[in-house]
Amino acid sequence: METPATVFDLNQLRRSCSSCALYELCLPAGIAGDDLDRLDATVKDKRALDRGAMLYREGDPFEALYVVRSGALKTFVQNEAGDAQILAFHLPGEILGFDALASNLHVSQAEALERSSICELPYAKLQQVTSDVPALHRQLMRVISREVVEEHRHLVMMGRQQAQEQLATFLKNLADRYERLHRDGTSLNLPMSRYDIANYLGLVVETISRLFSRMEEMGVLEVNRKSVRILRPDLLATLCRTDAPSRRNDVG
Amino acid sequence: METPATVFDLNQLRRSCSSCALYELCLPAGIAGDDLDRLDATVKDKRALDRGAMLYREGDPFEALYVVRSGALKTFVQNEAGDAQILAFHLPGEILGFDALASNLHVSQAEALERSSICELPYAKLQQVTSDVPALHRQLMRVISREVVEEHRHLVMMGRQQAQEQLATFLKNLADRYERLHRDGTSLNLPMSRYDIANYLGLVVETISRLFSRMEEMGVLEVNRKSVRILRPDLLATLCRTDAPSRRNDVG
DNA sequence: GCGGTCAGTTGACGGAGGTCAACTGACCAT
DNA sequence: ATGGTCAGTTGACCTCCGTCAACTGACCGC
Repeated sequence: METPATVFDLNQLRRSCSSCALYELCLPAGIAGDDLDRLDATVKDKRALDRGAMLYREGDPFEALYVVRSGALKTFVQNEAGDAQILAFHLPGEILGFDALASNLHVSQAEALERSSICELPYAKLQQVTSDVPALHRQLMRVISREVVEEHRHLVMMGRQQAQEQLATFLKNLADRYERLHRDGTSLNLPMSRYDIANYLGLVVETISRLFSRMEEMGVLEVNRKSVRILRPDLLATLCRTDAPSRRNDVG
Repeated sequence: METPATVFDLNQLRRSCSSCALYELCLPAGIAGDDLDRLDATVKDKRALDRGAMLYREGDPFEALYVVRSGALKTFVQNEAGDAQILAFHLPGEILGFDALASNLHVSQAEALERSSICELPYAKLQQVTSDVPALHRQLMRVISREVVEEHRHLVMMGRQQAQEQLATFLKNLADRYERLHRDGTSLNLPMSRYDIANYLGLVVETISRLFSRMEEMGVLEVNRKSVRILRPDLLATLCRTDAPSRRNDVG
């Protein structure tokens, strides 16, 4: 195969939802035929974001929703002192920007953790399509609802789990999401720093560091900087479980 | 005014969004005229829920969204051990049930904290109206987005704040929401137990108890069982602020 | 190579908040 | 009234995890 053809194919890939590798994971899931073409037409490509680059900032006007095509991002809120709380990490196929629907302003910020490419869905155009395509409307609601459910998971982790359970749950969740992307879920290459993980879980970086060491001693993980190999997925799964019924509170 | 007329008026009130006291806070905000009538027609009344009664359970099929008309509810998720994490408390005008949009099953549970009455919005009927009324569609998205933003607040509270800051923030938030309902925001009558508050904040009941006592000693509150009077709103506001830059992590 | 910087690790120590236990006082059924 | 139950309070103790500090090793520009 000659080089020009390959380049052309790549460009095609970059513009067509139907041929995108993330097809079933992304917004178009469940959309077909003409409707998919119409959705396709609303998608604007966004040039790649370098590590550290911001996709949107707090206070930015709401213009679009964004889909991660490759790479990874974090979203976070910041208080006036500059103190941040990371809300989520976003992998390929995941959609960002729903925070701005309420007030037409972004109330959180999104930053690339590594070089990433993004599909942009201008909301005005998206609305035109959704009003004609009820299936897309439902799908969009479903995606926001997934975000709500995902935040429930985050809340449970923070509110009910001990530090080690939190980190185990975090790693397992990441592994599951990588597997959905047809990547190896046992050999992770973490796009985020230890600081980011600590912040996300409401802990400090030293605690994360100690926990990685401890889980390595236990034979659960093999850790080398950003690379984490899960040697014992079964053990990792048990570490996620809160065995001490501490902070117990079955519903009264 | 004779009794029969009064009763009739009350029944009218119970069925008309446009004359409901929660009008501007509820889903219909920003909807007018014919469109409001059409929305109105989809609203089914739900008989009152007694304290402790469940509005929906985990695994229930998704049938409707619900608006609190009076009273208060809590929503929570439960793990297999029966351990619960409270996700939110819901006051009049607030909408519940979005968790089920993703999978058509409820993944959380909703329970009345006191005798409450509920408006039910059957989702099938609601969808018909939203597909004809784009403004309602946008409004619905906005309401879900508010839920996402509200969960961000909860995450920041849990992840970045100390116990006393958390409780202060919790009380201030409750006071603000009561004021939006045109109720006195300085004299709260907590619908939830100390256990519920502790669970919501990821703490234990003893800590909540001690904090109430401490804030009473400081002259910020006057506490008597479920009744909390805010004596010094200014001090309460300062207690919400994280002054020790602990767990610090400005964005890297 | 060499020094600077910064992410990450490890140890020693302390404190915020969890645990356990005892007590008080509403509230309720008999 | 009386006893039982359960929400809430308070104290004594302990532990998990945060704090502080020192160190290691990538990585990078010179």
